[in-house]
Amino acid sequence: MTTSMKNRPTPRAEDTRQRIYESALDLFREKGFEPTTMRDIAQKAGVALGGAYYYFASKEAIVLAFYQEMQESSHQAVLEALEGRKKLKDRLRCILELRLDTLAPNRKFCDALFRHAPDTQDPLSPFSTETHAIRERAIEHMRIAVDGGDIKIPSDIKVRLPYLLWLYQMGIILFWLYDRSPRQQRTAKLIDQSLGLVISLLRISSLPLMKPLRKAVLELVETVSV
Amino acid sequence: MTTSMKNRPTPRAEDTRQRIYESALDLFREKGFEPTTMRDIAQKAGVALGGAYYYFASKEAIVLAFYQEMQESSHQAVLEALEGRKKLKDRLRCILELRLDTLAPNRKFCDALFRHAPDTQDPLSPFSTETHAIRERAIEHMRIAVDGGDIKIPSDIKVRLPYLLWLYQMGIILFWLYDRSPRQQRTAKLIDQSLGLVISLLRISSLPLMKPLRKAVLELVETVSV
DNA sequence: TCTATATTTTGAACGAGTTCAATAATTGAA
DNA sequence: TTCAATTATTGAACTCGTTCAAAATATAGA
Repeated sequence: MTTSMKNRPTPRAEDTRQRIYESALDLFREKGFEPTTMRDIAQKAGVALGGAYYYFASKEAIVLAFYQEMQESSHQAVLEALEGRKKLKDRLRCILELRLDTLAPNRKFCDALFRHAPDTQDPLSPFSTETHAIRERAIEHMRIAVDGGDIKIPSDIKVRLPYLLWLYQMGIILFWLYDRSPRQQRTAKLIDQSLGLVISLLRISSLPLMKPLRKAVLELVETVSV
Repeated sequence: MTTSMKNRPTPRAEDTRQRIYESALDLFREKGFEPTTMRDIAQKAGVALGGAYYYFASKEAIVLAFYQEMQESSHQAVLEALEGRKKLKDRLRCILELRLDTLAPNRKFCDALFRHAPDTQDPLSPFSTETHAIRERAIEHMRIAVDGGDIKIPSDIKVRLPYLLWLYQMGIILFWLYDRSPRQQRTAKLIDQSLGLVISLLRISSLPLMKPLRKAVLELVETVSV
């Protein structure tokens, strides 16, 4: 009797998985998430329909795998892009643009990521415990951006700010996904204007006068994100 | 040959439609939106499966009909509830609470309303042109709340404020839908805190000092909501 | 009342995501 | 090399939303 190890994919299996994964992404990019069927994917990958489900729990799980991979592979790029930039505004912009550039070829299907977003119990929600690791990576980027920036952040909001900026980023991505204007110029405008606003608010938030407002916002954030 | 009029439902047909509608809502309330099948609904209503589709374009369209009905039937109640309340904070709270009270028995299935929310092209999105009429009703409530309130609103933001407050309301509803805390006390807390913040921000926004910030916010809103 | 037209109702069929029992291929220890 | 346990693969079958052609019923003018 052999020892029973779990999760020991043979190289061949890993190859099959990869074939399915890439066939899926190709089709998603070409036709979008919904029009692509699991049968299409299986056929393109050269496996039976059931094969796709051996490697991915669901059609949406494939998109989640993409999201995860993208998040992980971008880590280095973010660090490098931040290198040499001092102004917080530039640092934030740079993260946003890097993210949108990465997503751009996949714009057709990324909306699937937000389908179950508000349901924090859903494993595929960006707010779920299952996606905790992915989320933390992205929040960490924001923490780095803030820490290396040129704006002094009041200590009370410093802890939560990266999370809020991640939310902000998610909002921008969501807007961009459904932005039908030519070359998504509305998103570009939104980024310009919102970044300006964010920086203004951060500057103002340091004024002693703003202490109570800051506190109110923080309490609100705690209530929402416990 | 008779004149060909459209939309002339016989009393019998209207009865069938009502039976389907109410069977659907009963089942949605009991089991939630997804677990309820169109076959369940048709059976409970005593019609063939196809019958449900003669009256409703889709399963989600039934929920939309509910949303519309709720919005229309609440108009009078909102006006009455606002009667006699002077403070803007009370007026807003009163609209929020009325809405949540109305939705409460239907909490199990209202999440279906937000499923396609971000896609403004989707006819079922609360932001679509198809739902324009419903949305305008709700925004009108906010306009009334603000106009009869005790806080002076700077003229530049006055036009857009009702829309923003409607967005705020939608956010509260969304949070409430997925609030698993006992008796949704987190939502109660959120309402308290956020109302306080909204009022504070409105007060502050009148300060001459705040003019540029107000302008920045307004520009942002225009970019997002064109 | 009779009949042509319009309205309402039916249920079979389709497409797509998902499940699962059966089968094939691989592996590792004797 | 052998063979039992494990891993990988298959494809039929199920569910559910949706469509649609055909059948049943109601309506209105003659």
